[in-house]
Amino acid sequence: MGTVSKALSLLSYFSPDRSEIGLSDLTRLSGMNKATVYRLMAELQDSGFVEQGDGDRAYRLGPQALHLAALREASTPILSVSRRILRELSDETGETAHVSLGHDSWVQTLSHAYSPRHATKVTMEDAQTVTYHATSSGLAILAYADPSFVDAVLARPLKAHTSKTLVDPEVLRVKLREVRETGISNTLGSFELEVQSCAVPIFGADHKALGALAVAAPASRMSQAQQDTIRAALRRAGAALTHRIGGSPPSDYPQADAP
Amino acid sequence: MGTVSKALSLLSYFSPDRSEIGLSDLTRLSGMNKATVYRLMAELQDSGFVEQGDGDRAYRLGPQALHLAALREASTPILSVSRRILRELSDETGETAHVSLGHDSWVQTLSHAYSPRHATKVTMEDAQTVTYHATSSGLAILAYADPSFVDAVLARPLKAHTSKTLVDPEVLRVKLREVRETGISNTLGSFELEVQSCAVPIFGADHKALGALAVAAPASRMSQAQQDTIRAALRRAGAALTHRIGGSPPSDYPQADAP
DNA sequence: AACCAACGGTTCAAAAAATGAACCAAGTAG
DNA sequence: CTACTTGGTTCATTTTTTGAACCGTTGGTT
Repeated sequence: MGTVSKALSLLSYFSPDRSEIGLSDLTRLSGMNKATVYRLMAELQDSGFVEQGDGDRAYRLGPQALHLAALREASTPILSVSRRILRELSDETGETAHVSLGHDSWVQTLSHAYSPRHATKVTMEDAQTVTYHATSSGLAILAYADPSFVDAVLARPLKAHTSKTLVDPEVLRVKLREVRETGISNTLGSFELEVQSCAVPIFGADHKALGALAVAAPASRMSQAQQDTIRAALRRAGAALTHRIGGSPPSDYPQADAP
Repeated sequence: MGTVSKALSLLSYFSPDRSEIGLSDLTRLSGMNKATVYRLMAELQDSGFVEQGDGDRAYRLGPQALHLAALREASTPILSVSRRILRELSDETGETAHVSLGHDSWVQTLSHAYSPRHATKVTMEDAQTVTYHATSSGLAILAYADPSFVDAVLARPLKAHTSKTLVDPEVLRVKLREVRETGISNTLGSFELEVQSCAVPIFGADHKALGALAVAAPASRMSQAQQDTIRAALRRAGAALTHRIGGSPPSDYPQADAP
């Protein structure tokens, strides 16, 4: 592992719950030497990727993160475009809509929209990292990922988040085939009990899934009619988002006009 | 300059105009050895900060940028909060509003909002980098920055973007004192001719300016009444944004009830 | 006050990493 | 066919990183 990777891996210890980390904490978390962490963080700070608090000298993510994101958005405007789409999606379905990106070994939630229709709803946090195998978004992405990538994900130990989480690689492969038949993934209680979730993949210019658009609802509210509404809305929204970021689905992706 | 800084500096060659860069181009731009650039980019790619195109193998910024930004936003929601504030600001003034962040040696525009009121307006691009000395946003930030930082910025060669750009450090220091008296900076044609711009600083928890909120308008439309409207709106918007991101102005910052 | 632990930060010989000139292979324009 | 470009790779040399130990401060306990 090169020095650069080591430095960047330090950034991964930041999370919504842990937005500030001191030098000693970071040393413990990373298992690296304190001097090493110090120097690496100093370099990240010089580049604006982290900044230091004033009172305590804890590190937090710096403004350079926003700069890079703005730059990425200028060429692939997935965030700004998805915001409107999420709004519409949650209005239309009356449930929580969210968009996620697929990473090497996890899925990150990026943005979400709530509907005011119901008092009880599935709540989300942005910038969370979740697993591939236990979420509808993750399965939607996996279903349209490189086979070698699927192998890599399924080869790792798969955590059972709930009693309903699928953890058998072979069972998951069957599930992925099912997803490919409809173009929509569906999970019930596999990440959190009592939450049903549907997702469609978002495709990049290379016809591969780079993320997913999902709607999550309390299982108790998921009638067949509601399911149909959500799936239809998701199909439309997914196609729109894929198109707007300059992507295109693979030729075998089921069209919206399917039964 | 450490390896990490070198790697991260490669990211700075990306811009709105140049969202994809090939290995050879990057080698030329950075002046580093090709093998070095290759290895550094490979590491950045492993960490998800850049990704490679499929056809040509040009590099572009990766999804990790969005992840970091979402994380930063979770603790310091300057982007999401400013979006609404920019909207209101441009509605209220009928002109282009934008928010910028101060960096070590430049100012980056982050987000903007247009008003539909006039057909001619100042147009912007997000994620642009501009200079401190020639923009109202830059001056607003400098006026409330550490003296040592001001010295560093003014010690560099100052480019004259137009015939009206102030480039004399001493003249600029006088200008900064004027800004501190009112709490609002004002430029006329110093970055682009025929553009007048006003800006207020945004403060962090440390009472130092981390960015600025600005309104830019064609100089021809800038009556005294319009100026007053803009300055009042900016004052309110700046205070609101500073407050919403958990910051607070220094004790000597002029209050909104000033004449 | 004295003590102690934990904090951020620093030092320097030892160890590991980055470096860069040269080199492939593949594509392409003349 | 040749000449020149591209992305990618190799390996001896050099440069950087590394980590145990060490400072100076801070904040809590006895």
